[in-house]
Amino acid sequence: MARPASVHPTDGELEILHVLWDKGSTGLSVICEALRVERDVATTTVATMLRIMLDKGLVKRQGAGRAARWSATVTHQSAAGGLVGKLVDHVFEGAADRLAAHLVEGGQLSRQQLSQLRKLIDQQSRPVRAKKGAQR
Amino acid sequence: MARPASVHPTDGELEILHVLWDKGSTGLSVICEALRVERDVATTTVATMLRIMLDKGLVKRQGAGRAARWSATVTHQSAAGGLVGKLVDHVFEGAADRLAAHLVEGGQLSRQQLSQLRKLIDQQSRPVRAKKGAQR
DNA sequence: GACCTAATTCTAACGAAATAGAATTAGGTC
DNA sequence: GACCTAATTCTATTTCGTTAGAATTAGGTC
Repeated sequence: MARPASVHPTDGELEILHVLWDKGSTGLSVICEALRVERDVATTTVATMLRIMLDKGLVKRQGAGRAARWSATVTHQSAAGGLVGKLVDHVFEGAADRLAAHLVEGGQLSRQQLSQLRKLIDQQSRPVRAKKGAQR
Repeated sequence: MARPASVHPTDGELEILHVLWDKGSTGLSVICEALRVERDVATTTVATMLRIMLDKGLVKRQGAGRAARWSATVTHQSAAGGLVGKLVDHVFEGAADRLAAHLVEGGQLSRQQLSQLRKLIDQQSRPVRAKKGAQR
């Protein structure tokens, strides 16, 4: 009857994942320090979130106690993919091209970024000619 | 201590907004019918959500009782803008171009959609030459 | 090995979000 | 004007997400 647990990382979980993506395998205190650059948060709060994320399979722990090191089990790529997909489904009715159009038309992108994006599209549009050094 | 209310529409609220964007000003029963194409939901549930959305300023009501007509006060454009902005901030550290790159590189877009997007970029890249009929 | 302290677990509070039954209100109809 | 029923309000329940104090565990140090 209530809301089902999201399969995607929450906003708070994303904050922690960003730290882990940035720093790799690291200890609780380092994670706390990194988070405290942005806002105040108690160590037990972070520990609780890590435990929940462990249950969800978002992070893993190596070692125990003081020597424990936490790391992300999901890549930024995959987490982003899931969240972008959810946005596309819920806001753009599943049409990813409408999100792309929204971005380009929204005027959020600089002229440089737009030309960079065009290059990317050109690369993507010709998947037949392999890029130098690229495989497949 | 608890989670603050989101300024953005929730997933459930988005479902209702989509109906209102689609149908314009309409009654509760029509909204319920539209939602029930996707999933089962009680009329009172929808009514409760509409009341909350009224408090949040997401919808407005014209008339009362049986003759009441509900409509969205936010456009798809603005709601999408807010939610995309949130995603960009939380997932791509504020860099909208990284989301755009993610979309193009992710392979979600067909060749046709990519070429369409390139056209859009070309239009956006030259704001100096006014399009026929466009102002400013 | 006693002690300090970082890390962890246990417990709990609280608002948001989602859901809907019961009770009430109000617009049409005959 | 009595009646039907759609719409609304009131009330309640459940789980999620966020936060953190208290208690416990475990790694180093002297």
